[in-house]
Amino acid sequence: MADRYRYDPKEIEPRWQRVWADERTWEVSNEPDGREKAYVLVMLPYPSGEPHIGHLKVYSVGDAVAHFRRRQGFRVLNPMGYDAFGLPAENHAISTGQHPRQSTDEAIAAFRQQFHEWGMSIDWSRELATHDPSYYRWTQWIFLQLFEHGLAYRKEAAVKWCPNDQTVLANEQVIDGRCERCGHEVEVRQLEQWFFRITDYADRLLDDLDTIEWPEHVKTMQRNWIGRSEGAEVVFRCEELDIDYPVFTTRPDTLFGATFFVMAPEHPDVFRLVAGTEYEQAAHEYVNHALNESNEERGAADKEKTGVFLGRYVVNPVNGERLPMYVADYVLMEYGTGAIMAVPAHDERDHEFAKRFGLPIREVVAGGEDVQAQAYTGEGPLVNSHPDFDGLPNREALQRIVEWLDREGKGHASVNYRLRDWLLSRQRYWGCPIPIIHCERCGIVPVPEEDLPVVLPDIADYAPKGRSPLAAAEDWVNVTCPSCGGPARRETDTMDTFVDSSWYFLRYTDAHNDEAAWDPAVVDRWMPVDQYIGGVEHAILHLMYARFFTKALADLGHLNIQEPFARLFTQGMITRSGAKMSKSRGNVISPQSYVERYGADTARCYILFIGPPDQDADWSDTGVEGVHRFLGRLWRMSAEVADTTGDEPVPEELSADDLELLRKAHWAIEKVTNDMAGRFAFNTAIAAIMELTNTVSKQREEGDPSTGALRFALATAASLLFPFAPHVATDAYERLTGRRVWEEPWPTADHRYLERETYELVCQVNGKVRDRVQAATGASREELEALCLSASRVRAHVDGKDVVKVVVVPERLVNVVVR
RNA sequence: GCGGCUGUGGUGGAAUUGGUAGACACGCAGGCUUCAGGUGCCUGUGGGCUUUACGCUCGUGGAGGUUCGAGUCCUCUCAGCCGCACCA
Repeated sequence: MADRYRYDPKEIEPRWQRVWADERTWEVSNEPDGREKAYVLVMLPYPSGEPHIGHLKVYSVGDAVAHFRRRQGFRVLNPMGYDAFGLPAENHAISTGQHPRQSTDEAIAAFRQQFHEWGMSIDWSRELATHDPSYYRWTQWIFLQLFEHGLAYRKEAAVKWCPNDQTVLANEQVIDGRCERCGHEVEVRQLEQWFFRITDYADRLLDDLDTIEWPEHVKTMQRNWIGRSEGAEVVFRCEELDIDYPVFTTRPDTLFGATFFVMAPEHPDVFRLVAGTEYEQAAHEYVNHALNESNEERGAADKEKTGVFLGRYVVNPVNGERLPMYVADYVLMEYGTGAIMAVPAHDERDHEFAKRFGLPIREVVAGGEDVQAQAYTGEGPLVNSHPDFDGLPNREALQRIVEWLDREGKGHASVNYRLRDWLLSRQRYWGCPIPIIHCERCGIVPVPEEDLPVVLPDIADYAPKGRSPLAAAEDWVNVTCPSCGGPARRETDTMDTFVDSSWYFLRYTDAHNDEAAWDPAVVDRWMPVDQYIGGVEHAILHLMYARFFTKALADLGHLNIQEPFARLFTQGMITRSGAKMSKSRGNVISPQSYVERYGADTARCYILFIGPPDQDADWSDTGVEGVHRFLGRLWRMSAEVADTTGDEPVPEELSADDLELLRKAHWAIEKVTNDMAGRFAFNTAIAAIMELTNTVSKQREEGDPSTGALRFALATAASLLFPFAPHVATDAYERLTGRRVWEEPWPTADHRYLERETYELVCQVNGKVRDRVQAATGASREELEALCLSASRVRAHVDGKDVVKVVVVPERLVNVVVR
């Protein structure tokens, strides 16, 4: 056959990409035009090297949603930007001497070009990069807003320090005691750092999860991370030293079962308690040992309990008992008050410790088997406690005991969170400068708003030295105090890159605003993001921080929403031979190699066809070829039909072959629409278009359909395919109809073609399919029953037996129950 | 340990509320086209059994249960993945 009908993505794709770029097809105005808005957002990429296969997947999903919504009549915002600050670019600079800005800008150029080559329908007029002063000027402005309202503060704290990257880390960036970035073991250091007061928002971050449509597992991860525990704070008094020690407990009902008291090794009072006593040396040795132990060693769950007696006692406020005090590393300074009451009968850790140190174990909640042998953590009535509470179910006793503590001034109901404040300062170069000036006289002084941005200066040496490399930029560091005019120094720490990405979705709405971070009226028109799409790896960090920023900015009057992302979709990973792609495994596949070989349409379509997009999927080279063949078949048939037939309409009088084509076409419209609207079932949507294409192919070979019906079926296939493979779909559609498919409304199924006069009635005997017969749509139950019973293969299984029951499901099946 | 997810042919997966298990695709086998390879197209393809009938039977990790009917619901259990984890 002539070359004319060879599917050539290398010709088709650039041709349409040029049209979209020249006509700025995907740009959208901020001015309302009567259409409802839809903000479709894919998490912005971190530009490093070239896009990988995960980028192809996530942007293919986002683009399909954007196209679908546009053609459904929505005004769609689908922007793109780059999360451009961060350690990889800086580490690259340290090893090569190349300025991080240069390597970052090169990566951005590569990303931008590939997104174009993939045919993504992005509104490029709103493109942003977080390392651009016109962007981070407003990151600094937000920092100052939070600072001025007490939500950003500086304090000395025991922080996680990565000795390799020479920087502090957020709690969230420490995985199993190791640096998330480089994997090096993390140390604890006492340093003065900047924090955001995210803990103030713990309850709202928790409660508002109920208001958003997110995958349950992501919500669960956030709930666990916030880690809200309800209980009571109870005060234990050390009478010898006249000090009160409050503890947090979720089980105040077990207060009468407390038999000892434990402090964390980091607790500031440990040394004071033992000072000058015979226990001093042992306590010091123990604490030093515990603090030198790595987090990993200390955190091992199966590790034996250790600790030492401090020679002191505290008084249990509920019964006046004197409890011996210990220091033990199973108590954590960073949770609760750094000290606990120990109830070995009803807490496994305390039980283990008590066994090891021969401490008494007193049952106060009945229901366990033998608390001497094993802690009982279940429910039950109180025993061995106090006549006022004994016999009460422990839940009820808990309430009553807390009320009693409150009346006596010995405690009160309390809530504790696992969530810590967000440590945002980094002693690194390639980040957004913190707009603060330290003045000897005035202390911490914010940079005046009109002086923003504080531009990141160029420096010669990026290597980390335990303080920010920026400190070396003397000209930049030394300034006059904006408050008193005296000598002062700039803050040299930079911000965690998660600060940059915690508000970028707001900037897209008003990306060129030089007067403000955004115009509140414009932001109102677009926010919240209707569909956010990205990887689960951001389930905690980015998604929690962005929610916190949104709430804080709303409280400060800059936003009118409480949640930034109304719906969230998290896509699964693409694996290769069942394993995560990595350079060390050597199983990395480059999306570009497939785009060059098969075209972007094939690569995009395959990645959506491979399986449900929220699940992990294994890349298969032969699978790609299957999709390529399908696209080629659809294009070739469209081109041939367009060239060899006239512009005939679908005829009034339909032949049986025409009817089959129209039915399949309308069935596919219905199927694809439902698969895209209700869930992101792109794989079954594409399968439906394949079925339609196969039907067309079969009709052309074997049937005698009218050219009108043929054109309609093919144009429908192209139209439905457009969100997944925009170039080939556009080209095929234009050949068939002379029109541009993206300007066409999304097709709607004509239900007349979906309803049939007859259908295949499944005939079962005892739940087993025995026959299938044609039944008239709308036939009565009696008719269906008779039809089934008269079927020959049904009779073979029914004759000679008693019919016990007949179940009729109209439009589906009849089940005859025999004995 | 706690929480979440997944388990279906040789492979990826389909089956939206309990109602024909295996759509669609890959792979494989056979055929057509071709000097040949490739491309393209057609046919077949869960296992077993036999009387080869489009017939029976088994079959959705395993074992029970509910139901006329279970991949789908319930109970128990196994395997794998992810998150959190000495959080009081």
